[in-house]
Amino acid sequence: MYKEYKQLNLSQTGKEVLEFWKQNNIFEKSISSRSANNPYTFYEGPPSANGMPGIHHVMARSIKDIFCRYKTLKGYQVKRKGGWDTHGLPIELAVEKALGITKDDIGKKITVKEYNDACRKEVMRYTDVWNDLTEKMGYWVDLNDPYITYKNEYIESLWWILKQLYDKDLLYKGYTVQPYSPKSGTGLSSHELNQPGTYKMVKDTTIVAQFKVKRDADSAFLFEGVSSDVFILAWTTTPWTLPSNCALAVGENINYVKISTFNPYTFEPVCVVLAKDLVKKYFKAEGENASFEDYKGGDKIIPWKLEAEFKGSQLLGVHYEQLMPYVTNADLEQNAFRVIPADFVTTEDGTGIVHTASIFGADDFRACKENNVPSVLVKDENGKDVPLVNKQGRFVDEVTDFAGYYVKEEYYTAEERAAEGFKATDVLISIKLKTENRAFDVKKYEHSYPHSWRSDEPILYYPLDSWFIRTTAVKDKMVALNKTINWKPESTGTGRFGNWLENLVDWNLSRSRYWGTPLPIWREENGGEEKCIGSIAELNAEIEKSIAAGFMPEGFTLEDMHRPYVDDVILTSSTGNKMFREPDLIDVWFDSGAMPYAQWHFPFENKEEFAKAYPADFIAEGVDQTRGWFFTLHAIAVMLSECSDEVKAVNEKVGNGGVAFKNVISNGLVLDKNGNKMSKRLGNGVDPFETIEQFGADAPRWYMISNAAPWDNLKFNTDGIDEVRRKFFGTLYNTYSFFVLYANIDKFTYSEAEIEISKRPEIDRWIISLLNTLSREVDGFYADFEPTKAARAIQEFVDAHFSNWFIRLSRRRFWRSDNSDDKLSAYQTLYTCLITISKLMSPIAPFFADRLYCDLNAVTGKEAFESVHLAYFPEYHAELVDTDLEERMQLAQDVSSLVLSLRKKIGINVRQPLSKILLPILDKDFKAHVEQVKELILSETNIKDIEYITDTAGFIKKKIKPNFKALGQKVGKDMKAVAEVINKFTNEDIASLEANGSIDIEVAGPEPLTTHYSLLTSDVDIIAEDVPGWQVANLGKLTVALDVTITNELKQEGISRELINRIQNLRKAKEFEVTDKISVRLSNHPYVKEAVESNLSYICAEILADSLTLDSQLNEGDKVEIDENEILIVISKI
RNA sequence: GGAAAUAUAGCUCAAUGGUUAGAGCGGCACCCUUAUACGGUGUUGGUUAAAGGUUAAAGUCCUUUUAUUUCCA
Repeated sequence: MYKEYKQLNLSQTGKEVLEFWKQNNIFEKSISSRSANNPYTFYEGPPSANGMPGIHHVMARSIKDIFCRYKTLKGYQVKRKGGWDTHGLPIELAVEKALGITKDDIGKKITVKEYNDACRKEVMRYTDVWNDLTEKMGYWVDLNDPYITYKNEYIESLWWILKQLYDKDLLYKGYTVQPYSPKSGTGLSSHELNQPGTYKMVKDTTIVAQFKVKRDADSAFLFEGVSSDVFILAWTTTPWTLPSNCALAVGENINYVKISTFNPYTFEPVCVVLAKDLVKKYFKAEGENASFEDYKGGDKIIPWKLEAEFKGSQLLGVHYEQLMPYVTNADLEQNAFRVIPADFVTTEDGTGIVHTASIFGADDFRACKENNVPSVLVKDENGKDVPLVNKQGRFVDEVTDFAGYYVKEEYYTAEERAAEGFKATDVLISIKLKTENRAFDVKKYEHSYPHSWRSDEPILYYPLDSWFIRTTAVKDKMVALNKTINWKPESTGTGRFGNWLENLVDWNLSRSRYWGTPLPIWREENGGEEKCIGSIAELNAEIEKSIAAGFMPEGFTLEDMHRPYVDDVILTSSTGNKMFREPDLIDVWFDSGAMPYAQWHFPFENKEEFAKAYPADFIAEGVDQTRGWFFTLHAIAVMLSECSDEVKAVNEKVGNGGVAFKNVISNGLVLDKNGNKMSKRLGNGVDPFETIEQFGADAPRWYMISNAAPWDNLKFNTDGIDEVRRKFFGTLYNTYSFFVLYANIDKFTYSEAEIEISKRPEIDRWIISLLNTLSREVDGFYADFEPTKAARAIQEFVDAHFSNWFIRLSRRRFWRSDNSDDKLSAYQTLYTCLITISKLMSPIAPFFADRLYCDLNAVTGKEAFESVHLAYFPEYHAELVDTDLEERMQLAQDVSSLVLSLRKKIGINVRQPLSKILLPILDKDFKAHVEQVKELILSETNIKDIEYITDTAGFIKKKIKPNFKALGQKVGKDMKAVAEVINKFTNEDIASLEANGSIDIEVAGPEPLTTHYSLLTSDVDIIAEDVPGWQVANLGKLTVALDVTITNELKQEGISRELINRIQNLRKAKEFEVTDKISVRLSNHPYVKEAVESNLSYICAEILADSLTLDSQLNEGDKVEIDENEILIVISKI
């Protein structure tokens, strides 16, 4: 017996199937049953288990799961090693929050060891929740032996990679201006800067400052004709960088002007220089050439006069007085405080002259370096040159007026900011400059500015020592190899990723933190000698030397490669000096990008496993990983393909040009139903556990995959899941229930010999043909990483063809009590469809598909697999696909649909039989096609016969239309004229064309020419538009005419059908079994009398009645109504 | 400031440059059903974001603009 269910419960099904998988190790078997020599490699992008998973994780992991399951069906062995990303700032911040400390407290209130121990615990905090989700959503990944990035083995592999890079001079130390978060005490990588919410609109105090020009040979031209001081105007959104100003940058080709006017704050006469394009921004038109004598301080209109105009190149070399002279020296006086050229200067905003503080801007830094402008620096307690702003973001003591002040208002506590008289440092600087006649304009300005993505405060651009990977050295190869990667969607690969590679800069690897992979580089204190360590063995050997030199205690062993332990290691240089580890950690993105190697502890172990699993055939993550994981995987792979012999050898062996992955899906975001981002703050997130508990995992998976392509953003709406449940799973479940209902009655176990497909009825061959077409399509879609198209194709098949045509029209075949070949054929066909669908859908809906497969297979034992996930993808049998048949069936569906629409139009319902329909013959195959599906049409529409007519007598009114596609190529520019001629065709013209197969027409060409064309029947569409006197409907070229005459005989049959319907409804209402025989008595009402008498045996057969009697005395039973006549019916089981 | 994606019915999505832009959901009406929570037939609903251009022909190709989103600076 096939299992029967009361109702569809996907949640329950999911739980049971999950238990079944667990009990029987189905996942393990799905790997072990496939040959290791036929691997398909998938890399799991490691999640960080320090936060709760969201519904978007279900989306991302469904995509991964689908293709792994698909490839398993296709016979590949798909190992999927799980992994955990365990390092990084989010974990540090979570720990700091939990312990109530800040970065400053590390090493003071709490030791580095205690801190790191806390991180180690924190990082796996939600592991159980994650594992739970992984299971419940049906994501198959190996959780028993995951790679964990904090393990010594993992770190050792990272060290090995770094050493490979170091040895090829791809790892170097440099000094750059970087985004820096004073609160976190660390630089931020560009990956971190692109976290969502980093850039925010802020209102900053901005100053247009006046830089006083020094009068000398270079600047003499500026003083011609003016008696006041001359100032260069420069705009800044970061007034706190003004004390560090060291140059002014201009565009060499920009036009500048000199203007005489008054300072709006001090009212002193001044002469200012700015870009010509920006004059109108600072000077009112009314003030131009207004009287200088009449000006009084405070007047709304300030007079101004254009004095001279010149190119930016003329300003080069002009010196000016230091604006805020807190710190200076001979070098600065000599080489700084002058005008330099820069290509980034524009006249879009500001003054067209850029205030340049070399150490607080990346562009500034570069421009100053190119022009040999020294920076404004002070010595710290160790005599080291440091900026005027310290690492906490406060001014140093040398900036006397503002010593100890935070440069950004946001760095103060809320209480401090709320205090009476509190003013932001930028404002204080403005006030000072205003009183000194050094400020020309002070305004609030709203712009987007990067913020530290967790501490939520504005970052500073700040000079830091850093270690870099020279990714620019392999840029060309990275670009070239990227073109060999199959990106879904393509635009992410060529656009977002491709552009990023084109503009590649060196990878800043350093992080000043505590919980992460330490940089394996030791240096002499004077920076002389340097050593990069590539393995634990190598380090131990060095430690031995160091112990011998007396730098380290006897018996020292390094248990844990993290800080602080690794910092205890002091090595010896060749000259016998101490070497200390560079204190930086490396970017966590390096951890994840190195997972192809480090997950196997390559090259120290598992060389074979690595060679078999490199590169990945497939990876998938969110589009936000484009510059994250996708980039680091690619960068490391390309670099190792250049500089590691070990990796080179593997690449050669497996024929890899140097990529880490061959196919990649970058999926979009999951938004809430209104298209807003899901966030904790808005509380619009969807809990994946609740969703799965309610719907099971299949429906959400199917919904997410079928609704939008993975790379489009998904508007997640629970109503959509419910729709999928009802429409797709509900329908499929019902097809199964239908099958089971009759298969159990008839004891169908597929034990009979297979009926040859060619011997099965039309409708069976049709659905088998469609099924094969579907298998091939779905196979192609999965292979192309188009899961959405696969899901939609399956859904369309199940809903439109399988359930609502094949089964609907086949129902009667199952009701018959004899065991004919036709019935057997129906069973076999239905079964084949169900089992094939279960396989096709199994990658997307793994639970329900397996239940369906197992329930069917448990009875028939047709296949030897205990789960659909151990089975193989349905094979495509080209010989079973009959496109002719598919077209015929389409014809049957179309004709039926037209007849039903005509019935609707004239108000004759389907239970009323009609005598015939009339089909105008379109072409010679048409009649033969229809004849083959005639019975289907007749029974579906309740019509007695089909007649065909050919238009011999001009009886049918025809319509002709140009076939634009065919004609377009033939007549090109004359299309319009030709179409006009065709539309004017008379019935005779059409008849002539049909008779002869062609007709000559002429259209007016360029005067006085005319052009002749010979029209073929293939150049036009001719349809029979109307059959006068009949009810007619059209669909495309198809036309149907309906005979609406109801003879008495038809009327009686119609009444019989109504009666049958009422009795069937009663059977159902009384919950009779479909096999129960009944006897029936009903009122001897004149309306039904004749119908019953003349169709008695037909009626009895339909309702499984042994007897049907008309009883004039009947006064009991159920009251039913037929055409407004009330009739009593008594039915009883025999 | 730069790059990319998207924009089609109230909602979710289709539409190899080809006639009158289609489905599903939702709403309304009627109907069918011895599998159905399904379905059928109608009906409701569109200036294909806007403006230009290319073409005999544009939702589709090009340009510009706008909006949303993402990424980078």
